Amino acid sequence: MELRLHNTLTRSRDALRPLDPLNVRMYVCGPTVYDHAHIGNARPVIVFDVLFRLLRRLYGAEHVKYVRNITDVDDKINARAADRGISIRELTEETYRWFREDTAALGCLPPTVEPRATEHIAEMRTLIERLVAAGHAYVEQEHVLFNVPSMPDYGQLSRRPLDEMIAGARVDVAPYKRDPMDFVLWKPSDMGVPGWDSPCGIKTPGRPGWHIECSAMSWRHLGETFDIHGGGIDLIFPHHENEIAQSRCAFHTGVMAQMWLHNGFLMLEGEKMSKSLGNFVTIRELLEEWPGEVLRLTMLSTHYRQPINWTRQGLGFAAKTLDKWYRVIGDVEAESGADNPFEHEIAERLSDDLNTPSAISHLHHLADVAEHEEASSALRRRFKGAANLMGLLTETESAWRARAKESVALDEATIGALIAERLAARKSKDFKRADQIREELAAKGIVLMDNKDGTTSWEVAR
RNA sequence: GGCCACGUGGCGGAGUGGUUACGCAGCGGACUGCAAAUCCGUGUACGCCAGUUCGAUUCUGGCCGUGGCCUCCA
Repeated sequence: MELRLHNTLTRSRDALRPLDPLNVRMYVCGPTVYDHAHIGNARPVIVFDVLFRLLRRLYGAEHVKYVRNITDVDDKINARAADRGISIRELTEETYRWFREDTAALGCLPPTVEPRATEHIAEMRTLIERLVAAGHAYVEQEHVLFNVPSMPDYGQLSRRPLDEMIAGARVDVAPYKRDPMDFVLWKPSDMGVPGWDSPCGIKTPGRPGWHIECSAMSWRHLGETFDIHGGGIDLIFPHHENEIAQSRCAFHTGVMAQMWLHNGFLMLEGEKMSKSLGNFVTIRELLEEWPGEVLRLTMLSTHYRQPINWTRQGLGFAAKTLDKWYRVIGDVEAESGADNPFEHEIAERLSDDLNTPSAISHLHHLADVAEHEEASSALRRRFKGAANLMGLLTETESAWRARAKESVALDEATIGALIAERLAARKSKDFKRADQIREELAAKGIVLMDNKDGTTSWEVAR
């Protein structure tokens, strides 16, 4: 099976040819830890988790290395810590903990490595000194800057020719820049701001610029070149462009990563998500109302490169779908592995540039197939295994139902008593009272189901 | 201003040079005391205008519309 992915570098759907199939390497830009992650942050986390799972299936779990960094040095962090009157370390630790909990709830596997920027300052200094030595960077007023014109083919990823960018530049050019396009690799730290020993003989302590951390961490954990680099579409310029400049010029390589993947933006109820307009929602807030799996299925219902419109309606669709699928699988164990033909069929759809909507469509079909096979649980086990490849249907129906029932306002005993009363009413043909109880519970989001064997069970309405 | 995406049926959302995507909702039916769930059946589509073609929703050009990047941002 060939994995084809849309490569931003070539603007075409390219087959993945790992540099080393025994060590397939992927780097994804992770969060800056200063606040709760919002649902837009969840998109790359979920999308690249699906890719990670697919790569593990194609190349073997032990042959895939997935690195997602934690940025714990940044001016936003400094400002937030000061606002809250806590230390930077407290803020980043707390935020990182939240992030881990959120991503786990979304059903994402932990990456192979989650490196922190502050633990890679030495690598950053090494890179910076190499760039200066090679004539790609210079020291000015205690800053170290990357000299963009020193790299003739700068701009390949974003396809912005240099002269156009200079013409379009409308930012005030800092006096220490030789060229308007030059960007900061290292800058001095004032008192009260975290600082480390500076490179290049600069006496004042300093801190890294925005882009150098990813070059440093990908180098340390994946090498000078690797297979896949991912992130949000907004990172193409300048972040990824500058990462490429740093890494390629430091190592004298033709590429940094072979494949560059970018997920599209997220809108909220048709509006641009904007903190200043107040329309943004954190993962944590959504998790109070919906199981993480509902968020995950909702996110995967739209192809990763398309803009996604995040709506309550979409969440409702996903919840309803999962209700159905869990009913189909019951409490069976998943069948996973190369021998499961259903899983293979899903893998094929995912191999076509992570076509998750098509894969989900096929899961609907597989659910129908599995449901009709009353005699054997084998197909249900295969269906579950296929869904598991996307990180879906990872628990049992019992666990899923129990989770949904947690959110109900009434306690089990009260519901049970009302069900018993209704059964008695039905027995004595008092259908008026029976319907009254049904409506009473329905008003509280509870749906009653009269089973064939004479019992009555209940579920949470969607 | 420069660069780049996208525009599919009531809604969500894939895909394709000629053949049913799929899901939800709707409608009809079966089942049910009534329901829920399930099952069977069923309608609606490719922004606009040209061009290429035997044939375009799918390719090309133009137009209109929406959104993104160019400054921190997934």
